[in-house]
Amino acid sequence: MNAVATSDRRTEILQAALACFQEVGIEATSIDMVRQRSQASVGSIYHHFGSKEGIVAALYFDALDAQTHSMGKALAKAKDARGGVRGLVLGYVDWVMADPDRARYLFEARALVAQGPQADVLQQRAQARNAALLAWFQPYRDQGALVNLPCELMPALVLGPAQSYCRAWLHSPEGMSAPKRFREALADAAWRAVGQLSA
Amino acid sequence: MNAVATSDRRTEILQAALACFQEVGIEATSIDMVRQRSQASVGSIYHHFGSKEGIVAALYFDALDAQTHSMGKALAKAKDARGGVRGLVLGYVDWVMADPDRARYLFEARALVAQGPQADVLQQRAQARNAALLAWFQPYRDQGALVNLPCELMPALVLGPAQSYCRAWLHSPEGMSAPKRFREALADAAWRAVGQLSA
Amino acid sequence: MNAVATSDRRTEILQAALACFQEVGIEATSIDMVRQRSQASVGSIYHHFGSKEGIVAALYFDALDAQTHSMGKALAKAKDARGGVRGLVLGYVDWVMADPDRARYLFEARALVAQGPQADVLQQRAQARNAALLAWFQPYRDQGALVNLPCELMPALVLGPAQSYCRAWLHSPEGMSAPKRFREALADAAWRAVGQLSA
Amino acid sequence: MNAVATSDRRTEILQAALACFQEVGIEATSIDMVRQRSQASVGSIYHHFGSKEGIVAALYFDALDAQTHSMGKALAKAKDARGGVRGLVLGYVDWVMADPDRARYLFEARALVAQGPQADVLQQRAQARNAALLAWFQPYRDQGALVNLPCELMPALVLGPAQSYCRAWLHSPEGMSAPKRFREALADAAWRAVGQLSA
DNA sequence: GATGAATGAGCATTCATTCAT
DNA sequence: CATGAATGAATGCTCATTCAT
Repeated sequence: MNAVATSDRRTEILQAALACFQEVGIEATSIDMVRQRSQASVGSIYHHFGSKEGIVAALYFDALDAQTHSMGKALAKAKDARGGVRGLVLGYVDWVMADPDRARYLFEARALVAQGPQADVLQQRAQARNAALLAWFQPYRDQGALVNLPCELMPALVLGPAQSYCRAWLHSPEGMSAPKRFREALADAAWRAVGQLSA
Repeated sequence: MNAVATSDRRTEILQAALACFQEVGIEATSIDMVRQRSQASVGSIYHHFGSKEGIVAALYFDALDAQTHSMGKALAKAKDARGGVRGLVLGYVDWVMADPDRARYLFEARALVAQGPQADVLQQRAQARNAALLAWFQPYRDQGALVNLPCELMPALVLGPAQSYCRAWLHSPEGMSAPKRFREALADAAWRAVGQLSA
Repeated sequence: MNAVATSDRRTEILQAALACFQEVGIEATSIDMVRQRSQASVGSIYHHFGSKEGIVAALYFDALDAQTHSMGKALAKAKDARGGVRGLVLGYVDWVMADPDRARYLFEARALVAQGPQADVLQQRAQARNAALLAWFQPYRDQGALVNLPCELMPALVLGPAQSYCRAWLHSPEGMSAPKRFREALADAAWRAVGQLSA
Repeated sequence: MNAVATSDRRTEILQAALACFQEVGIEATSIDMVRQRSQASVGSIYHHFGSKEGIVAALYFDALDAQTHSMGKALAKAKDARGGVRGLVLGYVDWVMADPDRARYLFEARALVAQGPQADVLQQRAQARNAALLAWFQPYRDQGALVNLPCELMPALVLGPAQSYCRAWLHSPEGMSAPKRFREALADAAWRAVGQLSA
């Protein structure tokens, strides 16, 4: 089928682009490098993505969706506030370990996508994700299961340490332990930071 | 004096470069843009910095020193583990608020400097800073004033949330409260995450 | 009918192409722009015209025929040399006013068609048209109703001023009066330039 | 001197560009062709002209100045209306014969310059030139030495035939006589078209 | 006749860097 | 120390055209 062939070509290009981005960085990757690696023609690349920025954005949203999915699944399993907080952290760390290339890419491409023509889409998704999180926790806030903190601070307190550690590890793994090793410690610390321990 | 004039020219170029970097990004800034803004000649820029990378690195280490200084001062005032943890967070947030342009630049330039010829210098400074921190806290760890956590995790637990929030605010301040407002909350949360509360 | 549908498609493409040519110029118009505007596929365009040059030429000869027809009709009505000279000018001006887009296109496309593979066809038609004109005037030349001028000069003397004014107006109508206003003046001047007034 | 060397390089580039434009046309000339022919580097070309459009415009205004100068000189010598009209035509034809390459270029580049960023400059010069012509003739109009015609029409009536013939000759000289041969005939016809013969 | 994915040569332009003055 | 003309490799992108379905 055409659909399959088309999809293959598109996917090949995206995979080649991701590989180049990891090897030399996004800005240092030229269309020609992607072309050589993907065995596609320049014209074909532009036919599918319109611009280099288009490739960057396509990869970015793919990765973002995967991350959101992983954390969402972990959150869905949780039965209480502590489970939710821990689930988010564990879901995040597990996704980083499962797909470190895309995780690294997410850090590297954010600035570019946020400046490009897809900035609006990005902002909408970020808000939607944030709103979903806050909605999930709202009942527990009302019960007093969480420290009384400004909503704005929650993402930073829960995920900040995990992101901070994972970012460092993704950029220079040598000499650092893999985040997997600290998944429980990070989850516990997140709960100490935002949970009402007496509860 | 000549010395003064020279220093002025160097400073003018650095200021012009920082302004360009903020406006269009580091990679998108060309030497020619810096030249126009600084009123210096291309040759003069190369005389002082040798390359574009040289400008990036000079600005980076300036900013890193300022940040280290701010946090170091706050740490020096602390009398116990709690004071140290809180001091680091407060020193960090206060520096971000005092010089948001350089704080933002520090986030943006790290990857470039870490790949460039100054990578070694950067790594040495990072290790030195880390070692100093751990040394400061060692006595308190021995006393049991801190949760028993891997050393590797400490920076992420203490500063991760503050960095996470500040980074987000620096990149899109509209719609977010300035970190200044949450300096105490971030400091408290950091202590909850790593401090032995019963102590 | 299929024939009708086909003919429509051809015409749609030509209309779309003319519109693009007027808006951005012939060279700056890409096949893709014509495709978008005509709602045809690339393949369909190539099926009908073979190449971009084919579209340019098809439009050109269409317009040239219309122009020739308009001037020929005016000439046919004329009863004497003065009527013929005036008829040519009036016929030309009237056609420009009736179809300014095609008139403008004729000026713009001439160079391209004259260089392309249809160059021969163009030259043959130009010669035929010229010969027809000269043949029409020959009896009056023999009678001495026209100033004794080289044949080569006739087209330039009769139509040069009208073309000159119309060309200027077609390219920047703002600030100029429409040629319609001067049709009589241009016709009279043409007769003064080539007619034997004493006759 | 630097001034001389600079001027030489600029001039070399312009000459190379004109030669390319004549050979393959303006749009078909690539910067690389100009580079090869001028022995300059791409960077040098852009240093001097900023863009391909910049080269086109620089050549255009050079040629326009030369043409204006030639016609202005002929006009200055004239003692009466007839001398003025004839002088313009003769000055025009003589300039075309003296520098046919630039004359041809003027026809070919007009549309491009009129669309580009120099459109304003072009319009101002055209208006200035036109105003100067009309001012020169005003006294003679007042004396009744000219047919009472709208000012707008004068340029087309006086120069239209000469331009029309020259344009045709410049684009396909084979099979046509050089305009030089008809300079008197064109000048006489122009006077018949606009002069008050009884005067 | 119609479709649109694929092709790849070619283009204008940018930009870090050098070096003679 | 300062200047700015010169360099040329590299880049993102366009576009007429082909062809399998």
